[in-house]
Amino acid sequence: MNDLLPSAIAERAATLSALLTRYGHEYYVLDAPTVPDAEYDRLFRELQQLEADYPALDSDRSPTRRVGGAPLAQFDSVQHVVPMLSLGNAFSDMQQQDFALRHAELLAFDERVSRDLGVATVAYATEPKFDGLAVSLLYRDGLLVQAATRGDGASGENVTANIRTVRSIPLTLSGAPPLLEVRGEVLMLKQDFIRLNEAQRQRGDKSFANPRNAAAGSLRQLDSRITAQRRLSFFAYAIARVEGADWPASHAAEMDWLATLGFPVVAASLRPVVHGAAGLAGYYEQVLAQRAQLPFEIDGVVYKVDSRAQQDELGFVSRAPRWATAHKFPAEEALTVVEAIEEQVGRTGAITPVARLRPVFVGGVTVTNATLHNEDEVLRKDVRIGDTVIVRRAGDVIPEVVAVVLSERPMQPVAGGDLFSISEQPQYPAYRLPAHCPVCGSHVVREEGEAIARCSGGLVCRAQRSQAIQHFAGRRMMDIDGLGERYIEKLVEFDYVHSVADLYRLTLADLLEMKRRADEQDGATPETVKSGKIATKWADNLLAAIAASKQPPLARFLFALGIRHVGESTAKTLADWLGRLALVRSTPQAILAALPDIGGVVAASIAEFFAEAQNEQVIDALLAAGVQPCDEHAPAAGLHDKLAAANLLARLGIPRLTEIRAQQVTAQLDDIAALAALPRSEVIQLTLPAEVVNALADWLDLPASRAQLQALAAQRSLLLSLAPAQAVPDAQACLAGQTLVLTGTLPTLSRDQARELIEAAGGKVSGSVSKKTHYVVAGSEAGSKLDKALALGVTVLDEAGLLALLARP
DNA sequence: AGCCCTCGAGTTCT
DNA sequence: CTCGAGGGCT
Repeated sequence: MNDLLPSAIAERAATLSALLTRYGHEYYVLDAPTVPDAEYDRLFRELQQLEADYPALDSDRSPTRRVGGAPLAQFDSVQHVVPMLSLGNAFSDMQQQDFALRHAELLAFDERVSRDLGVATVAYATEPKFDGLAVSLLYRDGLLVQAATRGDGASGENVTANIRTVRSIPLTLSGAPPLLEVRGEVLMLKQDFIRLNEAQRQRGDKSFANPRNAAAGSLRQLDSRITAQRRLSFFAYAIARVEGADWPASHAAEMDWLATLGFPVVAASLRPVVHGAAGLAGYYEQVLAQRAQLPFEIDGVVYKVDSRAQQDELGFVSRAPRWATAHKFPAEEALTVVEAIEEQVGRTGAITPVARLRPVFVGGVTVTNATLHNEDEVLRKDVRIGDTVIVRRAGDVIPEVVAVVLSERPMQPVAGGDLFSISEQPQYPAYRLPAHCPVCGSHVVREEGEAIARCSGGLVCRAQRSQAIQHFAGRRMMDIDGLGERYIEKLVEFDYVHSVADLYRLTLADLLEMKRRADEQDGATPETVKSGKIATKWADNLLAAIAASKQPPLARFLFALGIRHVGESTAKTLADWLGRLALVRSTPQAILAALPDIGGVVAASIAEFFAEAQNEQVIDALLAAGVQPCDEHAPAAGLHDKLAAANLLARLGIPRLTEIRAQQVTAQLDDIAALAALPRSEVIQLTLPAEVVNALADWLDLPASRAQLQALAAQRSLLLSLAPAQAVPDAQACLAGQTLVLTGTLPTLSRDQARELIEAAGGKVSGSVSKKTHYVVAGSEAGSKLDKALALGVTVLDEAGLLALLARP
């Protein structure tokens, strides 16, 4: 070791550093090396040796840092000063889109932009949409000081050590401003990906599914020395922040500047500036045709209004800039063979045919199963065993059989009546749904006019039993953590659990025994003392989770029961209006049907469920085991007017009251004194059909309800607030009467958190966008719902917009 | 009777 | 996410 640093040594090190940086740039960025690899390696080793001999030389800007350093314990989190947004996608994701249709959508996009800008022809900067990972690189005084992944857009992971190993990313910049933050994509070139997978295979390591996964896996390595061995590439595509220099006046100029500073940017021929819709269409077609030949994978192209002044004029709509959009290529399709068609039995007994496919690689993953939805769907597409089919990953993820390639159908000769006419017939007949449940053998019933066939076995069917329990334990129902699919199936199979109530009778011994039998059955290794301890811990945790689930909100409990047609929303309606489990159990069908959004079919299903002795027993057993639904909407929850009024009316015994009817009632309650004098049957007939009146007459105690009616007179303002036109503004309920739809991933809030906030403000969260939707809250990776919102002209918010809305008085 | 809006239910792979 | 179907309004 030598602490002294002779100036000659320092000079030599600086020279080597500069040479290596230049050669590296020529090789990795310009793709035009001027020296042989051996020369580079020699200089590199010389510098490494110097740095080893003279620790004072050690510096983050040294090219030797490219080989990686000591592994990290974990990645730190980095807040993005400028959020990393993702681009909107203004184009429908239709598959059989032909040129004309694509062109029409481009026309609409271009028209909107040129209208908003008030110019005849807009100049667009274009670029391919890389299929990699977005990162943000921060340079201070020309030195790379921090690199972060996109993360959720608001904050990401600090991957500086890994990024330093990416050869084409400059560690130092010449002529750079004091502060520069650059955005770009880290990816793996196709050739590097193939080479990596060969190496992985030779070493017996797992190979990567696609270049994107390989790049992601490499970048998220805690050991940067491993990252250094993977050949990652980088392309810069934007500047996020700059201080001490002028921001270029156009996107094209920005890209040129980045190239001058030493950043790799995509070849100029792949990022032309084009004009108008025709220019965009021409670029799209050009890149689509070139796609397979490109050295890296892309999933579409990006259009950006070139002029910065025009970008500023257009501004941002919610999460996405209005001056840039992505245009994705159609989903990739692949051919494979149907090896079998099997049936799955769902929670409600629904029998779903599933195609078992010869594994095929499509859209980045290997697909082996694809749902065929129902019998009609199979027949419509005429999918048969042995068929060659076109498969794609629809929308986002779910594999779909697009069509059968009929010419590839396996045929067999048919013995005709005479020898001279030789004919063929398909080897397999058209698909028929089995007449008996593949799990329990019960009859399969398909109701008239229904698309779905069901196993009639009910809870006799093991598949239905185990899925009923899975549903019950689910996160949005009783939320029993640690009760996975595998163990539920075993608990049911070995008969430890026959109904959901049995969960609460499980003992530690039961669980351990079940686990032992399950492992045995799967041919697992013999138990060691250590795994015995782990098993005990698992069982303890599970028992604790079961115990912790004993006081669910009523709505969740009702949802958990798995009553047909009663989902999350209907369960909430029941809980809101009826308030107590005992009341839900005893409410006659006609009254159920009078609740909002509950009609004949749903009411019948609910009434049937509670009329079934077996279900009654299970509920009684749950109560006996200590399960006690609590009312989620107790006063503590901060009831706003609407809920208070609804509860009041429910207690009054007028369960059905849509908002329209509320207005009618309000109008007629003007003369409350006259109303109180009316005979019972007439009061109720104001709002309800005769059938409901009769049910009410049996159900309600008249004197009590008359007293409540009078109490209602004092509360008249509550009733008024039911009518949207007269909604009383309320600080607590600033979203009262508003419908919002969530899509994509929000930067900081989870979907559930966002929903809770909206509901606490009196808003409603719906699953689908329509003209009645007030706001769509879009995060990153938003899908078709955002497209629909844009198409319908619904206001789109990002998370910040939502929070601003909630904060508004 | 027909239309539009919601809700429920099913689904794939990592 | 998508489809099917229930519910409610015109």
